[in-house]
Amino acid sequence: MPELPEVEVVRAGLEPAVSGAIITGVEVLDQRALKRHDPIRGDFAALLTGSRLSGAVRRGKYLWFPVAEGPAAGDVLAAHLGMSGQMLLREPGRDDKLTRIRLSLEHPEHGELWLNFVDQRLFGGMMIDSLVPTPDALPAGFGGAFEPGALIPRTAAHIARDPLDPHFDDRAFFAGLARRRTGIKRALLDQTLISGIGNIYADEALWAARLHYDRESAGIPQTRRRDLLEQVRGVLRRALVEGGTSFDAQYVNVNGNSGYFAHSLNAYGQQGKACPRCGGEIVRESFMNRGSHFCPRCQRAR
DNA sequence: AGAAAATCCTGCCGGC
DNA sequence: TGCCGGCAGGATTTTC
Repeated sequence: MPELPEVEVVRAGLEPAVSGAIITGVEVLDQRALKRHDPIRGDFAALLTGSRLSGAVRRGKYLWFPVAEGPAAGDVLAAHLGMSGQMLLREPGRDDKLTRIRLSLEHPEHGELWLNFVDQRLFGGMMIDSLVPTPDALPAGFGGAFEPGALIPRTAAHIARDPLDPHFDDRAFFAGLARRRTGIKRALLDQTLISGIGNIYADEALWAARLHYDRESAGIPQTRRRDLLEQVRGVLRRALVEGGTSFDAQYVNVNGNSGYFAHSLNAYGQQGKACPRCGGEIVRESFMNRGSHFCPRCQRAR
């Protein structure tokens, strides 16, 4: 599933292609991929056609592309990959199965490209959104060469910074954990507390921190909270270096290639295998409508 | 108000 | 060979 490392790989791959490019054509092949777009602001294709994009910005799993010129100038093209979304850069004429939205790009240096938004399960989507000030008045997210400034898409404004953001508030995160009387994994998956973590990296970070997924968040000592955040950052950084996790050929980068972090997983999807740390058997339990993978021997409930 | 459950969505895969 | 039930889990909405 696309989580922070996968979305960052996509953002970095798109950055050189979209920065300075003009959208010359928009084809919405499945309207459901626009489910977050407010039609009152105007037709998606009409707003976007003729627009020049200035960069690619990410916070957590949210992506957006500021519009510098054209009908949507001052607003952004926002995208979320959901469960199975992909953004593929292709030679014009090269279609992909399950393409829901296609953007034709004209870049002053790189020429013409297709950007195919592919999404099997339709949990992801694109929209035109407006910018609002960030609650903390600090830069909105990570944009590579593009400096986003203190403006964030309205629909992403409620999301916390991600743990690789230099402005991430460690203390607010620890305070949030101390306040929550719920399982620690629920807290890690709460994008308003910490963004960018999904099921894979939650399980991996909890394994690394030797914490059971359903241990009460508020009862975890401060030293272990610190360690958990450290493990979260370590897992996300390592996955990013490996190009993300490709599981069941679900996630690919903008060229359609897989990431390699699946080979480095210690807990997620490893049920039945030996825990790499203690040799116990990794088990999978159903929790929050999803699988939780952990080692019952070195991740005790209490 | 905070926590938990319900909801959306469909291609793929294993089993028969 | 072909059908079909089950599976995957992001974020939002609804319920408790």
